[in-house]
Amino acid sequence: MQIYNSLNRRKEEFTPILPGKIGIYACGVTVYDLCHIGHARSLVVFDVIYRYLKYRGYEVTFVRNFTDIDDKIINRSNERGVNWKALAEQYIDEFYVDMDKLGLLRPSFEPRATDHIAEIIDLVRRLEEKGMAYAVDGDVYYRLQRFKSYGKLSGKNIDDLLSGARVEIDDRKESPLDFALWKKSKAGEPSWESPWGAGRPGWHIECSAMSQKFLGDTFDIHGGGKDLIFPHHENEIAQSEGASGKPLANFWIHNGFVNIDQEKMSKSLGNFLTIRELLEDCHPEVLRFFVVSSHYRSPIDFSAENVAVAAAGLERLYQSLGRLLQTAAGCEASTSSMDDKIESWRQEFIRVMDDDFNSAAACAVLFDVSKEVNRWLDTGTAAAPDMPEAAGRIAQFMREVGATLGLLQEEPQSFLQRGGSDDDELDTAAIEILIGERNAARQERNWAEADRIRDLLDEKGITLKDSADGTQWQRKH
RNA sequence: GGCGCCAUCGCCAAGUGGUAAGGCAGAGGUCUGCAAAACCUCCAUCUCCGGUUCAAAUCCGGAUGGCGCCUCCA
Repeated sequence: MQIYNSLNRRKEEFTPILPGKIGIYACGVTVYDLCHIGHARSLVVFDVIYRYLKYRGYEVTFVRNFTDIDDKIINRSNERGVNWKALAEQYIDEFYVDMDKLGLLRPSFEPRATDHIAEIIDLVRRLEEKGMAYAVDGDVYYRLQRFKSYGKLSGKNIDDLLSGARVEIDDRKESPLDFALWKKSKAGEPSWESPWGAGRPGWHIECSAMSQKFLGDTFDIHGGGKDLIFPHHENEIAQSEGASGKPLANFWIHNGFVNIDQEKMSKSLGNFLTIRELLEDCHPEVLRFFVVSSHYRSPIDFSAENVAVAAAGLERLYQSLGRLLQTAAGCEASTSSMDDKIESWRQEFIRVMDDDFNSAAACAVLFDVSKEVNRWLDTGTAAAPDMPEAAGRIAQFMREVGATLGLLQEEPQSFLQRGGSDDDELDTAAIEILIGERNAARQERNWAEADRIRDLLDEKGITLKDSADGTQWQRKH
């Protein structure tokens, strides 16, 4: 398997430290607000990587943390006059609501910073003992000059950083680049007892402490959004490697950004879109498909048009899956005349996903399957003597591949009829009644009336499909 | 100022040395009362300029145009 390693800026052959086992740590969210679609992309990307590694037979230990203590949480809780802990808990709950809608698998461990204060203190103390950290008035800073390979992940060097430093000057620090490992707490702020007095962890130290606890000094993959490369991941490396003297992670994976209408998503631009808002009129699986349709390292541009493209593609896939399921009619065979074909698709899927998780190419495999299946189904029973068995096997395969991307697990009819939003004007019963009326009109060859009803439904986002078996309907996504 | 990334059909998007996957949209056709879905056919020489090579979208150099990081950020 080839994986692009941010550490060396090239694709490299991936070999796990322990055969058959993989340890992966992905930086999670700071819980002070609802998640936005940038989080959604990162979450989906690592969910797909997790699913795919398991699909390939690895025993995967996937760790994703919650940052539940930090400046932003404290500020927000002060603004709202609520307890910081309660605020964090609230947004962890909200996080799970979004996560479940997006169909994300739960990681093996989801550690929280505040549950690992002892480990954090221990790590800071070790750094201090090694002379890689120093305490000043209850704060503890990392002594950057002592870590010679600083900047290896982000491609920066200490001198450049020093000359272009925009960091505020703090006389108590030996170097402006030194960063806080432990912060003395001000009155009224959450704090924990430590050898340096009452305080709380700095931003980066929790990940070093928790990854070490769950995955050891050196593990296989560390990931997160591109924006975390500097300074977060760089500092994690300094902390962990400074303490252990061993590499933190063999592979570093970073996903690209999400833009909105070709602009960087940011609060100041006012184009921030939360997952919650988006899901009001976008089916969660469409969002997922949108993410999976691009390579994880490319930037993606979020726009109504691009989401519509994703929706149309997903509909096509579900359309084929629906036809297969219908043809199979519940038949669950263990072999069929199409098995060789299925195996060749499977191999192609694995080939492209083994190449740096090329999910966009994997989607193309699904479209190939869809194309061939439709063609095959159109030719009728002449195509294969064991049509139901073969159809069932192909459907199974689509679900198998779909599952590793987190797609195609819904019943096709329910996906196609659900549409994009939750507040559809017409309920199922009303639609069925109108279809009944239209079919009565069609019986009388009253095409004008039949078309009037169809147009009316069309305006409400309902599309009709007449067939020998009756009239089917779908909602547009 | 420092570091780095990207530029493929109207839109989305693969392809990393051998002569351009796929989806959406569009055109024509089959099917249909008409549609929808599906199928068939058609629809790009890869921003530009040099270079390396028998051969380049793919490698090198340059230009232009986007973008990111260097401060909290997925």
